[in-house]
Amino acid sequence: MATMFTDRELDIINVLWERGASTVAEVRDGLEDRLAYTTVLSLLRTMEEKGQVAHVEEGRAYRYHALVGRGEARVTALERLTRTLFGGSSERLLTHLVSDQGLTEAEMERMKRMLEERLGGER
Amino acid sequence: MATMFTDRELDIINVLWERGASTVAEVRDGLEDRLAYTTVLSLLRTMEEKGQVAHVEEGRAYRYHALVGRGEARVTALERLTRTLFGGSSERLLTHLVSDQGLTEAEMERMKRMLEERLGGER
DNA sequence: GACGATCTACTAGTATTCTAGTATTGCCTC
DNA sequence: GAGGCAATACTAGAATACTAGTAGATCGTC
Repeated sequence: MATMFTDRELDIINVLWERGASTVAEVRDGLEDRLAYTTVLSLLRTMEEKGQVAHVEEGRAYRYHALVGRGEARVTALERLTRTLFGGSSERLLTHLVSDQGLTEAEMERMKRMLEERLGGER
Repeated sequence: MATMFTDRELDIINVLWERGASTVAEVRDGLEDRLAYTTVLSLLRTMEEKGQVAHVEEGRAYRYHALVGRGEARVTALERLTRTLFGGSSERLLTHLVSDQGLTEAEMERMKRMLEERLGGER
């Protein structure tokens, strides 16, 4: 169970997370890039093979839904990124995020408060 | 200029970042997985085509060095992750990191201080 | 019941990734 | 200078990603 997505797969699963269970046509509508109907269908089928999505029949159409949760995917991707580019250090990743990613002051303020809460709560 | 790496390319560029400019044999030694010499050479050659690395002749061997910096790659990867899985919100990524990624209290403490410094410094 | 629209199934082709083998070149040593 | 070692150049093949076309089924409408 890898929970790893290719670029296109990410596009698609994002639509499913965003809009909930969707037919092929609905997924297609939700995508930014203009792909052929059959292309989207093919993608969903291979994703189903991988166990990332599943479908339920609905009339003559299929309604696809995500089997992998957004949170799960986030954790996997973050772990991977941390391991491959930040030497396994979440802290280093965080430092980068704060210093190089142009957070606003308000965002940093909120984050600081979040950390304070978390630190306070575990005492 | 994509600065995007495949899994194996990441393995290799990490060796170059870690050990500095290296010959094929040295890169091979630095890799965890046991790949054939020619495999590593092939990878370096395609990476050179992509402009990710370059080489300098050294006797009869080539010494390869990274053309893409670690910091640059980190920024690219972080931006990408933020965009694709966190709806473009660095803050949300950060929240995830703090709440789900098992940071120690000491790490959170350091982060909080970092934020405080940054907030203080910009006033 | 014929027509058109819509849906899935199957097939297919290009590009990329990943791996490694064979061929060739060049250097060192005896 | 012959032999061997070490390096690169070239070739190759399987797997996957990405895209989309054609075929066939089904449903609603006139």
